[in-house]
Amino acid sequence: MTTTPIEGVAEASRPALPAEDRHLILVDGSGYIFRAYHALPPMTRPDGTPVNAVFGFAQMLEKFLSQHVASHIAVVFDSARETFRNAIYPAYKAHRPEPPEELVPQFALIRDATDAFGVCRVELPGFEADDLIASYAREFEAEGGRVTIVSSDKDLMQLIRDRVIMLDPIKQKPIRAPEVMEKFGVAPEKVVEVQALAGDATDNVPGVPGIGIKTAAQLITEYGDLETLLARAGEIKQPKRREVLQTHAEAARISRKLVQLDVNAPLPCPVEDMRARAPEPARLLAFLRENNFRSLLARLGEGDGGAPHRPRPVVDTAEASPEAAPFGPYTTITDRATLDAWIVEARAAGVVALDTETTSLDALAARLVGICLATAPGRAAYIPLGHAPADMLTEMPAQLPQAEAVEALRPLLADPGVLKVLHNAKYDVEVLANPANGGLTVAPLDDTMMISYALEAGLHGHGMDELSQLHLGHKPISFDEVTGTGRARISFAQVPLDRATAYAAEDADVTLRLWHALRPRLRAEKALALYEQVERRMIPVLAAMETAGIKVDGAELARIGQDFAERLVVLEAECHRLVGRPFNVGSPKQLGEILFQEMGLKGGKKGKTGAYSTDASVLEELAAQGVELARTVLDWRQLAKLKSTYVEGLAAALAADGRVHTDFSMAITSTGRLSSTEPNLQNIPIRTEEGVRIRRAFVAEPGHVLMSADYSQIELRLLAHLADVPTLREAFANGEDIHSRTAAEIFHLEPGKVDKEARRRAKTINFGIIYGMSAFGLGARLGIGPGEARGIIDAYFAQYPGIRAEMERLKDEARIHGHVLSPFGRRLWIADIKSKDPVRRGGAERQAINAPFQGGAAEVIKRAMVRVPQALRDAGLSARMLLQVHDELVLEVPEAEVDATAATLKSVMESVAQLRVPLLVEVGHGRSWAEAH
DNA sequence: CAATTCACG
DNA sequence: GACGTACGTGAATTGG
Repeated sequence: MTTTPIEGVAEASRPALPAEDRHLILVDGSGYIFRAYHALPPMTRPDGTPVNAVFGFAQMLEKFLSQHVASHIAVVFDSARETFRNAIYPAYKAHRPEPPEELVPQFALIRDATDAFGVCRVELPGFEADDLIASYAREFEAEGGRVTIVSSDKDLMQLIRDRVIMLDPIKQKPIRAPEVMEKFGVAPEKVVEVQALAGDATDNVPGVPGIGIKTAAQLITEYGDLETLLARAGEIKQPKRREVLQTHAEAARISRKLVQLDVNAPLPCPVEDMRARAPEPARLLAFLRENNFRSLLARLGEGDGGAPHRPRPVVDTAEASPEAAPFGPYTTITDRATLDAWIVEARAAGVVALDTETTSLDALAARLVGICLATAPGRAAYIPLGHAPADMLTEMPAQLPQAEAVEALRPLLADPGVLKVLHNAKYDVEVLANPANGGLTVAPLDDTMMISYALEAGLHGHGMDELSQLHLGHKPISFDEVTGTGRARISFAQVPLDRATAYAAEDADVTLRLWHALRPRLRAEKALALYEQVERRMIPVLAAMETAGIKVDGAELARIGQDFAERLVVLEAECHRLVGRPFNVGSPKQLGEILFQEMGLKGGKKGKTGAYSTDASVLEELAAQGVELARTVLDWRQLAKLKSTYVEGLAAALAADGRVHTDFSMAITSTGRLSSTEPNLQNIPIRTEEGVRIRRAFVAEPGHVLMSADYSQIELRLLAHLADVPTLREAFANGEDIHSRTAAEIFHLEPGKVDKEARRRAKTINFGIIYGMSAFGLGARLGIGPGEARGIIDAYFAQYPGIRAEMERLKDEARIHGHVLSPFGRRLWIADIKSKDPVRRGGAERQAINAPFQGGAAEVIKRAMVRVPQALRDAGLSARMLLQVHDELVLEVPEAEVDATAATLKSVMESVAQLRVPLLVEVGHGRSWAEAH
């Protein structure tokens, strides 16, 4: 980009753009209209006017404008049925039906919509939209600009050239010469020759009978064009083909005239009237209100104020050929004037990729070292802010004072009209929000990591390097390359500015390119609502939770550790005494050899490595047989695990504020769940008395309590909902014990006669179902043979045929599509479902069965999480959400607000989804997390 | 660095 | 008839 439009300068007086920055987008309006009309159910305004096509058109136009930037844009419409083509060939498009009655009154409103969005509208009686598009495209191209035609009409493919491309509005896929070659078998310049021969039934273009695209392409490739072919038709060897060409030569010539677009149509409005401009807000809002388009009103600024955004279409130097822009060289910004120029440029672009460089991967500990901006593919700059000399011999690198740069950037990062694009935005949001780093707010934002995750969870990872290689075919410079590894690793602050710029600016550049590649797919692949309403809104919610952290009583932890250490010494000595010599109790290898070789116990090998398995199920079995060593090792292992992972791990993770701050990973799991690391606060013990002691060390601040709200049986409720099982629905509706109900039904017991064992078996099978278990697996869990387990499973499916059908349906869905859908429409990709290896395939089938339940539950709690903070604020409550553990939320609540907070939580959490069964949330509270349950 | 084990939902 | 054998995570430890 060589010229930067200047903020505040009136449109008409803007300086002319250099030719290479001129980019015209021509939208085929008729295509949009018919698609909108047929895609949407009937809608009417309060006055009865049908508006479904108007709404669809406005929605598509808004979406398109928010995703694409160009210097010029126009929507082109057809304005008459009769054109010059009917004079040549009266049957042309003659059998096209009249537009539906409900659509006719909508044409005028659609024109209004175009005007309201501030987009130039082009139409001319007697000319089809295609001819106007052709004429404008040629004109603009001749002046040196680039053109993108938004249409899926194959008749327009003849226009494609180096600087003229098409964009499929549904798939958001660029169509260039290779795609034309694929469709017509010839280059764009020869498309009309092929169409002349092959004809087109939908438009009544006759062509030559018996010749289709394949044959036509072959003939044109050989003879060059239609006239040459007709002149030399006598040379054709196949008698039938020769004859048909000679007989229908005139039909072919007429066909060519029909398909050839007119590039000399009059241009009803000057190209400069097509300059992209922001809509007049008053006019746009008036239009949307008049037609009662509430969802668009909400999105465009009258709604929740969440992240409504519409970048101003201006200039994108590389849109027509994004892969052409090189990755660097990039700019290093070390003076105020350059920084200001980039900020103006980012404002003008309306979309800017952003990346921070810091001293640490731990967002809350990280200090800012630099910030990068990318305003267009290939155009990015690095602002060093916290670099230090690498050693005493190096000079301090020249850089802007951090405070000054931060203040210059603050308005841009908060500008509601500039979309900030980040990769893993939660990290940067936390770093920038840290008062030590300037306390910056970033909004509105998009996150390419979460866009990728919303589209392709389970298919691959979502790190920037991996996505760059996958979607851009480019391997970015790695962090390790820049900082070194191991002991030689240096802080990013010590990296010389040229190397830092090459690395950091590239990341911002890659982020922006990924956004261009992925963002349009959200809508096309029906993941937009998931992303905008759930995943994106989770970013600030989780950032706040991580920043809050949870208080842990370090002194109590130390006491537990002391106790465990003493008991471990005793247990270890006991193990050694039982064996008769010292050994490493923590070594499964040594233990296996002692148990199965020295002591000669039966237990066999397991696993590929040939090692003996000594896991808890094996040791429990031995302990039940009276092997004292097995019991002692089990006790030792439990304490050793708790001591090292939790007592010591948590103590090491305690921050200066006396709290532990986890890092929630948003894009790791294949099902849509979160995960938690450094430390993992989603697997804090609870199942044993020793574990509960650990959980007691998680406490509230004085004057507060910890509150836990968890979804009861959420996955089984989803099962009852998805498989639509009448009796299970009834049981949930009545608040019955679901496992007892299942036991009564599959074992044919009177409701009052369900004993503990029957209930236990029913509970095991209920969970097993959700995991796609086998008879073998159930038998192992229940301690019965596979035969007996088979019988129970058969009884289960006999009682609930809908569940068996649902399991089969899920496997089929995975096999056919490679993914299954969660109850809320998330695509969950299942790798290996087509594997030849029956073991892998079996595993994939179980994933396909489990994923919708686990994923559905994850979706339910995420929906609650994005609503809870606002609901608390609305209720005047000051509780903070601290943790999420898959079906549980943990909050820190002022003692005086306990009852009101519990009520608000329960109400929000139970109402986020309307299933065929009610959702039930159980809320508890206490001084510690243990007591909150 | 892979394998094993075990903490949670 | 054999194949293995319940879904999803993260951390610590051993031992090559």
